[in-house]
Amino acid sequence: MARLGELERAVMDVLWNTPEPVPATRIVEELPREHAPAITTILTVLDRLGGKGFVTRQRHGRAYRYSATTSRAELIASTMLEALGTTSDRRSALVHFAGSVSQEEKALLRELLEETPAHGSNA
Amino acid sequence: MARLGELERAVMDVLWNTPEPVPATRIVEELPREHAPAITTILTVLDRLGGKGFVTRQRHGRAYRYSATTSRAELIASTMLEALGTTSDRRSALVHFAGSVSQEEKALLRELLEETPAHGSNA
DNA sequence: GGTATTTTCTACGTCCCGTAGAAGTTCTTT
DNA sequence: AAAGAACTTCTACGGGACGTAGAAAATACC
Repeated sequence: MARLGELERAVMDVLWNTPEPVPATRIVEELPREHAPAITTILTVLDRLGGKGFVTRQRHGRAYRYSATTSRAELIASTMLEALGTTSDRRSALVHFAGSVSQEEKALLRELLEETPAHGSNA
Repeated sequence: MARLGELERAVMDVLWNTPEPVPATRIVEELPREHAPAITTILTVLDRLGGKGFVTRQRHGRAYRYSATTSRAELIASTMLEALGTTSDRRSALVHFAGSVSQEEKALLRELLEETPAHGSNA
C-alpha cells in the first residue's frame, strides 16, 4: 500500500476528523501548522492522495469537496495486516505483538476476538 | 521508525535467514535477484542499515561480518504497534484488525493473549 | 467587463534509495 | 619487498516521492 508523507498525513487527518466532504480552503484553515502551506500546495497533495486512492471529491458549486475513501481505522488495520504479511512466520510476529500491547489493549483484543462469529475471514 | 527500501529489505532478509554474522560477499551470493548488485552497493546498503540501527558488524580478520540487531518478528510487531499509535481511537483500529485477520490467526492470537500473565505492559 | 474564487498546469528543491567507480587499506604469496 | 588479491571507504549520480507554490486558466458574481 502506498505510503503517506507528513503533509499528506495531516491532510488525511483533517478529512478523517470531519464528517462531511471538505472544501480545500477549509483544509488550509484546519491544518494545525505554524507555517500553513499555500492553497495550491494542498490542492497538489489532494490530487496525489486521489491518485493513491485515499481521497475522492465531488463538485459543489464552483469548487470541489474532498472526502476520505478509507477510514483511519481501516487504514491502520490494513497497515498492520500488511506488516504481518511480510513474514512466513506469523506466529513469531504475533507473539511479539501480543507481548508488547498494553494490558488494556490485550483485554480489548481478547474481547473482540471472542465475540467475532464463525465467518470472520478476510479476502 | 525508519523505513526500508526494497534492496535494504532483501539484505535484511538474508541476515534474518542466517543464524551467524554474514560477510558482505556472502550477502551478494545469497541475494535472490537476477541482476545481482555490485559488492559496493551492498556495502553502502549495509552502511545505511547500520545508520538506521538495524545492523551491526564485527571485524573478522580483514573483513566485517554483519548481523541484524532486531529480529524480523520484533520489527513487524513494532511496525504494527507504530500503526496503532497513529490514532487516539485504538479501539476502532483493533476492531477492524480483529475483523480482518484470518480464522487461524484469530485462534492463535486468542491463545497468545490468554497465556500471557499479568506483567505484560510495553513502555 | 472587471474582479474574486478556485482549479489546472508546470516545475523546482530536497531527501531517500539503488547504484557503483575510484582509491585506499590490509592480507597473502612468491 | 614487490605484486596481487580481497575488502573497505569515499564520493557521487540518477530516479522517484513529497513539500512547495507561481502562472495561467476556468468559473462565478456584480
